[in-house]
Amino acid sequence: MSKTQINQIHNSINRVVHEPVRLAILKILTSAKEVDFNFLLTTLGVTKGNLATHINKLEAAGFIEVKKEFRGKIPHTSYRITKTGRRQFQKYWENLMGLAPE
Amino acid sequence: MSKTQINQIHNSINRVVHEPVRLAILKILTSAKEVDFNFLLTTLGVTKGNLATHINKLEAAGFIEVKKEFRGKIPHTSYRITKTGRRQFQKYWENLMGLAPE
DNA sequence: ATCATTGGTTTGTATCAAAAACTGGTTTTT
DNA sequence: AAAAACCAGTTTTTGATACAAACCAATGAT
Repeated sequence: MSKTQINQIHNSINRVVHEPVRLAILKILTSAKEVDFNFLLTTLGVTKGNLATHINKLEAAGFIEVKKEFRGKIPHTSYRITKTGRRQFQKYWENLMGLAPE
Repeated sequence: MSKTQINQIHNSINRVVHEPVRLAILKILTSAKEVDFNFLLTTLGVTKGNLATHINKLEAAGFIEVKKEFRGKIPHTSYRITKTGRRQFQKYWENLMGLAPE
């Protein structure tokens, strides 16, 4: 593997995806067409503030879409992965595998 | 995949390894028994300060060993991956793959 | 003599993950 | 009916840390 190849690989890692909590969120969203805040909260075992910021990042990047509604009187937020999100998640893994051991 | 499984996975990601530049360093060191500072510098295309700090992290974690010698009158530093480093690199990938798409 | 190169270290900055604190309610308890 | 506790998040703060710039001490090239 050449120098320029190695360089191109580690520079190609998308930082929005390359964060364990966000990787886990994307992984979940690729298989579960829609999940809500509380599901992610309990599944990931992170704090609410932490989860909210990760979600914001993913939304800002256009990787997930956020739906806010009222269920009775209680607000409810749910998330889906977008086409872009799915594509970028896939692409991230393709790039990353270039750094895996043989 | 269960909630506790997802939680355990994203919490198991070793942050020392999980950094693109350090991933690239470890990748190189798994195939090239010994490399020097300048090789890494040109291969990775990072600044010297940046490279030095990444190397320090890897050394502090016991993942690489650093050999300093004089070649004639010129100092020369080279690096090898340790047993621990190799094992942790492998383990990191096993954990990480739990977050890859199906 | 001086300019570039090697092989770094030190210092400064800007980003960002994570937690804590806060908000605007609703439900429950007393 | 008031207070306490809970829900579903958002905003703010803090602590790390990735990264680059500047520096340094020595050697080698012109």
